[in-house]
Amino acid sequence: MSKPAFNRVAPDARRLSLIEATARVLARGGANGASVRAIATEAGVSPGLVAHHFGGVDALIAATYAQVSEQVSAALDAAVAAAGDDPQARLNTYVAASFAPPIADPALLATWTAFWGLVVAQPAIAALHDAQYAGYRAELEKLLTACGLAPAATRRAAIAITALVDGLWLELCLSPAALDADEARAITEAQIAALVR
Amino acid sequence: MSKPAFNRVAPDARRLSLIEATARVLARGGANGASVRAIATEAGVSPGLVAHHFGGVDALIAATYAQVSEQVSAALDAAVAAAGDDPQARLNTYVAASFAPPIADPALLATWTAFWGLVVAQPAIAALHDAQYAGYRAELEKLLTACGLAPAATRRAAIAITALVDGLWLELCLSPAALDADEARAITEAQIAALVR
DNA sequence: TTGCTTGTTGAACGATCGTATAATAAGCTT
DNA sequence: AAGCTTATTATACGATCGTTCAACAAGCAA
Repeated sequence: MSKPAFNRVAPDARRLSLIEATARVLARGGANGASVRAIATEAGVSPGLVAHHFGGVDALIAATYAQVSEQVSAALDAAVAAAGDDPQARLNTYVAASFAPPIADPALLATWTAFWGLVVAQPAIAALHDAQYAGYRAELEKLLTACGLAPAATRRAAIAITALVDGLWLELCLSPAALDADEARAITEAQIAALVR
Repeated sequence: MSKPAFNRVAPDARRLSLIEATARVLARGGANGASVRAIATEAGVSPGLVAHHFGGVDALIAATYAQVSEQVSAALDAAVAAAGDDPQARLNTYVAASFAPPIADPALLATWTAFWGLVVAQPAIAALHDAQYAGYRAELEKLLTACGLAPAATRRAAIAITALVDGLWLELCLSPAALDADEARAITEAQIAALVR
């Protein structure tokens, strides 16, 4: 009988497992608690695997950032795809998705603030943020253009909407008692209506 | 001759010195680099002083949060006080001050993200945030009311402006290349004009 | 079955973490 | 000038940090 001493898994699958464990640990205890041992325990593996698959904990955290960013983008895209054809409805759906699960999640906030805290010291994390932000704004500009917004105004409108959504999302997660998703949605829809009228 | 082995300083002054050192260390290396020894070295004192004056590093960081929050509020209030009597000019000045020094400072962002990262794990920090946010919004509601905004609309307008300013400020500090203060100011002024028209 | 590749473990390393504590001395009171 | 309070230092402690590495074994190829 003698069950195996460990599970041998394909590198990609193991990397994903470690990334998901990192996200959970970050969400639970913030950046301070995200040690190699805590992550490894969460993933059910030995600490040495982090160095083996990622070279170091910094690279693992960066990879987690990239993966979480991708999931957020995917969730937003899926919401838009299910929104039908009306351009303004698509735009509203896009921003409203930021205030609903899985995006408006305290766990996601914890992950995100951990990343922001690393931007200061780690240029690689800063570069990831810039790329993610640019992609988000590009998607928003496409939706705005589809609404008939003048090309000269799209950039500024996209920045304004992004900032408003980020600010509301942040407050929604930081102190849920002061703001709920319905109100956040109503505020952004009023703003959008004023911009693309 | 024999110069003194150390400077004996009044407790309040020493506490302030340690708080300021903490802010500098947080700004320089983020929350990860803000160790007791790093702070003590920055302040030019022995590590033991942190425990003596604050009981622990967590309390020191919380005190730094409180002090930085107070400085931000003071800077905003000073800007408004110098803005004259026109209600809408006062409102515009209030939000515009968020995009100029000393508030739109990468160092301040680093300090702030460090605090956000601690909100997850430390309820005391979360309570500080709630209080600071409530105070900020209350001030904004006063300025909005002075502009003649209907009482029923002030709450929502204050939330919208706060979120917009926070989002712009965040992006302004995180990736200055993608946004400058003038554009942030123009965006908020357009938003305010639409709200209090 | 045998051999090989390599994912995985667990221990060990030095560095650094936060905190506690005894000894010291600075500055005020008397 | 003597004494007292206490701010301050320097050191030490145990815990935990990220990383390294030799040994092991799981799963595939032959």
